[in-house]
Amino acid sequence: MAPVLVASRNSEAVSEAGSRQTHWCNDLTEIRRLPLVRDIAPARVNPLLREAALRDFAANATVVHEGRRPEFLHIVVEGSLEVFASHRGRERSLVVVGPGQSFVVSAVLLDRPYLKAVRALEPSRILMIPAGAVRTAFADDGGVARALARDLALSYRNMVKELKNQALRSGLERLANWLLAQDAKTGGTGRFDLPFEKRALAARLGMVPEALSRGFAALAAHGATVRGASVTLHDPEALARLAQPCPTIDDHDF
Amino acid sequence: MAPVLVASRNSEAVSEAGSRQTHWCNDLTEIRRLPLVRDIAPARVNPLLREAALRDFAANATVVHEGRRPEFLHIVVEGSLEVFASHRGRERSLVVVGPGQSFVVSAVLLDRPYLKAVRALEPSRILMIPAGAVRTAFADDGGVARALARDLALSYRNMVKELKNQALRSGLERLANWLLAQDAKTGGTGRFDLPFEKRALAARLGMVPEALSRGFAALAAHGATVRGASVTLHDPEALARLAQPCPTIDDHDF
DNA sequence: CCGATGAATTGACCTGCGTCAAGCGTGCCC
DNA sequence: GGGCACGCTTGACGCAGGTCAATTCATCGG
Repeated sequence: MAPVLVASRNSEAVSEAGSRQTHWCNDLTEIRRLPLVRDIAPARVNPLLREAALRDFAANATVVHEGRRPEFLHIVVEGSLEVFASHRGRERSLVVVGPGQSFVVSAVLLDRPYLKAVRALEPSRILMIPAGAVRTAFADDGGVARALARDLALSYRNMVKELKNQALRSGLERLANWLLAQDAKTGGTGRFDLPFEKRALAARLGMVPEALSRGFAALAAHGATVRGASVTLHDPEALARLAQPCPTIDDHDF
Repeated sequence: MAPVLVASRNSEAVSEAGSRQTHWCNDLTEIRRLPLVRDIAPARVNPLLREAALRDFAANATVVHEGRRPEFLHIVVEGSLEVFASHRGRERSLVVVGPGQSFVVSAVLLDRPYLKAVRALEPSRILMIPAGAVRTAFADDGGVARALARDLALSYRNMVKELKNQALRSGLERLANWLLAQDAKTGGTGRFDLPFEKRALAARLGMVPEALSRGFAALAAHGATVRGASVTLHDPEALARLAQPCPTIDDHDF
């Protein structure tokens, strides 16, 4: 029997979060390919998926609130979201999660309040599995426990890398490294377009839009120029000398 | 048959790290009470302990090096150690681990290089379990997988709290919060002695010794004074108004 | 008691980066 | 075309916190 994804009935929570619902999922094959899901035996994952919901969130919608009790395990299917923490007015972006990545796994496993909040950076689709079902499967099945442990370990390392990036590099260095990575991702031609607004890029790099602007200006002396959204790296070596990319920070599967 | 802890034979690694060895363990009961260990069934934990070693490290000795492949899972038995990352001369303390806490679990599980280094802040004793044995037990036994997952989840949350403390508070606020926590830990009398050198406290709070000095000076206006190693909080409310302690940062089992 | 070593303090200075506020540019709608 | 809104840029400024250097304090061996 094929598992069916059902939508959450909690309509006021849904509207509050600015999200729309998807009442079932047409391409379960895509879901099954998600990293956490594909590591769990089909016999185990089907009942979990039967209880899960797929939900769409608008850009800027808050998906989880700091301090609340976990109700769902979240896995990003499409889009990207910002994990951030705030305290006394200040706010800090911790990490950006994209398709295939999960979040709030540790809070769900331990059944303790969220320590951080998550908001959508763009319209995003998220697979949400009820926390209780996850904890039951974790307790009953070694395979689920292993899959969750692996996922936790990866998230942990991701977070450490992001933290090193933020704490050990200047804003200019973070920008330079991001440009190099983006160029590599788009074929290494030395020319590419920014995939989103500069304000969003600034947030992702943990700086204020003004700082990004000055950063781009400063990079002209290091072999990179920007006009509008189009970036040209006319001297990648010079840029790399400034950026000093490093596997223990930048390689996403190291 | 009682398990016996055997010492590592890797003598040059030992001298290099400035550590001394303990060839067997007299009080296995203490070991069995360690958080990670006590969550694993005795039948499973005994073979692991038989392969494990207990090692003493001198203050300032480096226990794990960034970039190296993991050889052991580490659990602190006594002392305290600083987990830190460095890059291009800069260095950043991430978290301080104490008795009962493990470290480098994620690297061991995934068999990937350490992302961070660890050094002893004071003479410390560490239980070291060979990485291969840990991975085997993880793969074979659901209970081990669950215990490791729980441990990972706790470490993750610890790290997030520490990160929020660092990123969202000023040096002065971190100091104020630490003083309040330390006072609570020593009975809430409003008077206590610093348990280690100020330079070590500064490192733990993520600041330079000079900044700590100025911090103490500034706290006189907020109900706290220091003379030598002895601290007096003569107005805890005023200090708390400045510190604004918060469970999602400061409560270690929230 | 003396000198020496290393910790702690204090002051002067600098830098990165956030804030505020004022100019630009481009697209859109009436 | 004339606005106007919004994103981006640029300049002036301030502050937290780091660096460097000089001074004081504390401990300890001779």
